[in-house]
Amino acid sequence: MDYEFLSKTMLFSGDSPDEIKTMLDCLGAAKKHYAKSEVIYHAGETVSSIGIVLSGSVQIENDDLWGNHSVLDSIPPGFVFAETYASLGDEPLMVTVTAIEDTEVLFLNVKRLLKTCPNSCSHHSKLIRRLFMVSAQKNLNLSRRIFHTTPKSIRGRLLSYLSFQASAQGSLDFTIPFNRQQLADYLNVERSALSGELGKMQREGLLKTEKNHFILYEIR
Amino acid sequence: MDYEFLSKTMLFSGDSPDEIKTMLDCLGAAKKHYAKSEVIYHAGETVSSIGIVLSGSVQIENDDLWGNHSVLDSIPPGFVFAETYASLGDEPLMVTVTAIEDTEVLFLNVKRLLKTCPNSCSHHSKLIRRLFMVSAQKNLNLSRRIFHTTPKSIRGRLLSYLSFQASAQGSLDFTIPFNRQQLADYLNVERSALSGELGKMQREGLLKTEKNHFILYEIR
DNA sequence: AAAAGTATGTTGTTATAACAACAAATGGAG
DNA sequence: CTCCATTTGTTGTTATAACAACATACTTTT
Repeated sequence: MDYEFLSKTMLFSGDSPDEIKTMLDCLGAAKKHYAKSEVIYHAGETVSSIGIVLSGSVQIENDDLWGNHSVLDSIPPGFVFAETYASLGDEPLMVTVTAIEDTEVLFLNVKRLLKTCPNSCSHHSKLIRRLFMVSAQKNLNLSRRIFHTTPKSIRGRLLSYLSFQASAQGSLDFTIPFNRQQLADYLNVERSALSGELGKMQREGLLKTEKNHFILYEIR
Repeated sequence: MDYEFLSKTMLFSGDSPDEIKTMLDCLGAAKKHYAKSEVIYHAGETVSSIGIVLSGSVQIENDDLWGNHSVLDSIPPGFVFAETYASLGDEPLMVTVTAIEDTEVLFLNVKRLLKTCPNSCSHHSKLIRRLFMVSAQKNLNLSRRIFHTTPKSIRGRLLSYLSFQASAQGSLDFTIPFNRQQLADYLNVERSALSGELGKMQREGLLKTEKNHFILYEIR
């Protein structure tokens, strides 16, 4: 088992192989392999295990009634998915989880962590605390996305997102973790319209951008 | 102190006055009163305490660069706010928290709950577990909102939201917790445009609505 | 019961983004 | 280096939602 790797993840950060082994046993850990494009969790089902991506990566997707396909999130190695649904237990998934390449996932049955377990091993509360921090962080990310998609115009969304990035990275000169298509998806607008607006803003001298690198000139 | 009331909240559900007293002491609980329209937390500041609304109620708001005012959430008595920011600790608030009427808030310093406290009282892990459930539930609510605002058309958003409500309430005949303005805000569209679309959908025989009561006739 | 306030629906106009289709640039792979 | 695939930018057209302004309920107050 990859104790080395796990000790560097959010959930087992800094723990010894022995500790991790104990916790994994306690959580009924099971490793599973998925081929590219294979579905890990289907929308509509209920789940009781969280997943940790060991290798490869995984996408959280939604296909709506009209066949539109949209990507809500992408989970790299070391990160956790489905923790909300697994913890609440009875909520059907609104999304589908798919391996976007050959992927190994470690499943942890989180149920017994959340029941008031009388003989709760000393690691229980540590794990819950970390799981909570993961949840809080995801919360913040969701709030931010709502925030940046609240303005009605593309320009408004761009300014909201870009000025946040500038502030978060402490400089008006920064790079973003998205290409144009991904940024458009994140801001919930059309890619070509986004390109157009960025071009216009450059002509107006508000900013300069090339690929995922931005320089802001004016913020009000 | 309102042990009676607190024992009915998510965070202290079913706990005895004695237990609650212990926990409140441990969390440095402090009650504070706010007048109508008074600001509780300002956007930009960092906070270390979560709030529980004891009476009255509180709104999570955002005022953007252009003076648009929008309400992101409304917290009734017994419910918790700012748990994400207080737990992460160093994140500046993106929102402002305001009392919308005369309101009493109980603040709990959540920091010591999250540090690996050596002599952690037996209640610690219970509290964290509940706080985690609160967080998971908020997560789900945020995800749902993103979900319902992802379709580009007003009709798409309405169908997404309404069919979810129908499914959640187990009937095509249901009521929603919003008036028109609030629904428009939630779906991030104009109120009058929303009204218009609802009218059109009724004429097309897709649904019937009066105030916050809906009957769906067709779902595909 | 009148008055004032709030919520909802209606219409026409205007702004804006989606869409489609293509051109140009970029980046790997052989 | 050339070829193919991907990404990005451009343009014109069309659909759609925002906006403004008003009419019609429906509530609440006095």
